Amino acid sequence: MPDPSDVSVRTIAQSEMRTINRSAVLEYLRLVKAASRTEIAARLQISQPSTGRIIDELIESGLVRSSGRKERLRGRSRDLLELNADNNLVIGIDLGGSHISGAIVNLGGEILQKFTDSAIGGSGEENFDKLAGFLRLLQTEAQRLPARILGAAIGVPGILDSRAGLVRLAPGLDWIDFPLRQRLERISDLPLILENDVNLAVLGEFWYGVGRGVRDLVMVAIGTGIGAGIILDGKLHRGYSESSGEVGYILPGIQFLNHKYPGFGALESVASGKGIADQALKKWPLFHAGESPPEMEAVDVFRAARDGQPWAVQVVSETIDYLSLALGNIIVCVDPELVILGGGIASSASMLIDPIRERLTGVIPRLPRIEESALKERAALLGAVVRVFQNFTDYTVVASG
Amino acid sequence: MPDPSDVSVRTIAQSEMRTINRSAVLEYLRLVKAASRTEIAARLQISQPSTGRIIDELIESGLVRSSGRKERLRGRSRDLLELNADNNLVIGIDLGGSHISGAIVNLGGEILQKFTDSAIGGSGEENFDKLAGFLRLLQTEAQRLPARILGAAIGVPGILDSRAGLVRLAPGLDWIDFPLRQRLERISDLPLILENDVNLAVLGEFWYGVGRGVRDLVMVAIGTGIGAGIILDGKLHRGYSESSGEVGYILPGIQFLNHKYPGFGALESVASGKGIADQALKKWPLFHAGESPPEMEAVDVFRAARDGQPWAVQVVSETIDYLSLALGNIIVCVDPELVILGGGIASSASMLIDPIRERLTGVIPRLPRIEESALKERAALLGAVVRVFQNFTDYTVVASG
DNA sequence: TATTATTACTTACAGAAAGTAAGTAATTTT
DNA sequence: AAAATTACTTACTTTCTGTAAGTAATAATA
Repeated sequence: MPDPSDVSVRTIAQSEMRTINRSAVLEYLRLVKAASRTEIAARLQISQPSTGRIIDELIESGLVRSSGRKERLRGRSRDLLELNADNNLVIGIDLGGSHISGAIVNLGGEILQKFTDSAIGGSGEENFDKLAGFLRLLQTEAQRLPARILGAAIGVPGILDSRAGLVRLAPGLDWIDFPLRQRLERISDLPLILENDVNLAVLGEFWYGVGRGVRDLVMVAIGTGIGAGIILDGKLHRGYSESSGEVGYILPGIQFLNHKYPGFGALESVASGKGIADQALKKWPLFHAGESPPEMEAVDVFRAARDGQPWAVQVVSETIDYLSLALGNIIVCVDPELVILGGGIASSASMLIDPIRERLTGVIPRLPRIEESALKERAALLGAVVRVFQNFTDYTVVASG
Repeated sequence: MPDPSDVSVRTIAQSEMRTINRSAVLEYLRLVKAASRTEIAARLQISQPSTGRIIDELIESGLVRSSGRKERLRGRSRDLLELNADNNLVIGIDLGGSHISGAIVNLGGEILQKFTDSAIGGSGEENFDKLAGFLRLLQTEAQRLPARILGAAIGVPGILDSRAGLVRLAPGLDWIDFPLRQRLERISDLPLILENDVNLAVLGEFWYGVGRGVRDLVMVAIGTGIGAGIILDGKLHRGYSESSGEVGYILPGIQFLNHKYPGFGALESVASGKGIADQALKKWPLFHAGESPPEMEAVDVFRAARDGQPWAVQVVSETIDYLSLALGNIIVCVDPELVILGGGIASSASMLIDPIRERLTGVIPRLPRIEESALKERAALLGAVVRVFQNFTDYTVVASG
């Protein structure tokens, strides 16, 4: 019998009604880009006076503006409203497997400034220092701009504990139980959000990329490792221990049960950027006896396969087998409307999608749309806007800058 | 750019506030079994007068009653309220792979009457006739009881289209695009709900079984086939095309990509009740040259393995490998707090759970609790109560019988 | 060009539900 | 029996949404 204090049942107070309806209006404006009060009232089934009051608040708070444009039919023309993109900035930082990038992005998803540094992978402290430098730089630059900063979101390739503000495990950054929030709060007074990097990426695609308007989608990011971000019913699904979508640990065969995978999963060992390179290094000598193999990264393997080199063709074919299996298993579990392929090898996604579709046809009951990331390496940076904005509108209801 | 009319954004009206809070009170009473007005108000953060008004409505509508019991501390004793189990009945029917069972269940999860018939699997029309007979019988019996009937829920082993009321695909029943709701409406005027059988089962465990108080759980039912029911954030996850949890189609190795699986998936071919028997029939002759194999069902294989017969030990070990792989892949995708093993082989679950835990330890990042179904073959029948009740309280806000 | 029709938005007030504060009711303690 | 304590209710306020009737802005028409 559960303890009563564990029960999480949501009630609702008068004031939350306004919050909910305000969120709905914001969501609607985001999706349709521009709409009049009358249209909003009709579509969202709230009365015109309520709509007007909500819009007044949103304009007052700086989140929405009248675009100046008018829509005219017969009578008085409609005053088109839109999100006030220019006035609301977010700082996004993406800690990748091998690089770090950060940007100042506005609410419209436009990147105003972007910085990148390729060297990541030293000690945990070095990586933190690099991150801290990025945050300081971006905040300084953003403060020069004539707009308010809503906050910053940082995408971390690993498993987080949001409540405690810890990075539980991020092997690529050499962080174990690293108190990231606490450390960053000493550097910046902005509202800070820590999020899994692929979760940020799927949020980016959800608002600004191929996921627009889709309510159930999965983004599979294949880079140094493999991870998935899952949005169900329009809401990011994090899982009980915030480790949903750790699909790098998918087991692509029962023979994989006999190994342990500390920090780098079974699927990752054969189908991630690193896995592909490893497989290629094993395969290459079979075709080039006696020679010493060249520098090998996943892109090189894909290029060689495109050129028709047999060793590479074989590796790519096997990679596609493993990815097909992984996508198939994800799909039969969660049944999304759309699967997005992204991450470092998104540039090769066009080589993958059709073969994957072909391998899965008839093998699983229903194949969803599978598409290439539209935002590529910008996905997580734009996802930062989504994450901060959702946080901002959820909590700071009317307050403004 | 999405069409505005596709946008599904929820707004909220004054009257819905009451609905939401009423649902919260019901949910709380369900979880704690009995509570006073004061306790409810304190726990759910609603004022005492509001709580009182809601309780008045719920008593008026017959869903809640004062239990008569009192809780006493120092001053006036608390009037303990509880769900009015005796006054609210639901008819549940579970269409299994080989049998049909139906029951009259009260809101407390007590089965008042139960009927079972083993023969299912003829033509689609024969199966429908059998179902129709069960529904008529149960309704007649239920109407004799001095309580109102909230509705009936039918668990179907297949993929549904709830909106259209169709059974899209249920191979075991010989139904393809079968207009089940329409056909049943001619027989009964009760509110009828069609639901996937494993979805019903997981709802049953969620309210009345080992899933009580858990908000993210997966139930894997292994019977003739293999299916999963998924509850995320306290809500049944159905997926975009209502085919989430079709884990019988999980691919347990890339070699499974080379076959088509119409109606019976790759995992099912090796690890379902039927799959286990098939594997055993292949393995048996290797140990008994010349002899003709006995009647073989999954339970026989498990029994033989428990007796230490080598052919059966091998088959069970392989089955456990495949199930470990399947559970591992489900877990890394959705990250549940709890995985429940159920279905026909739930009786052998105790033989499976520890070996599965062992095989997955260190292989995936975090192992959730894995437990045996508490309700066994009653899970879906009790899940019917949950499903009907949720429907009833969502729609029939104040109206009552 | 002035008038009318049409549509967009606003204002004034009504209704609904939650909340506050101060009651009454039922027990235990003194 | 009176006081203290706790549970529930009643009376009234606040905060939302909604309805109906305005005013505002534009196109169509005379």
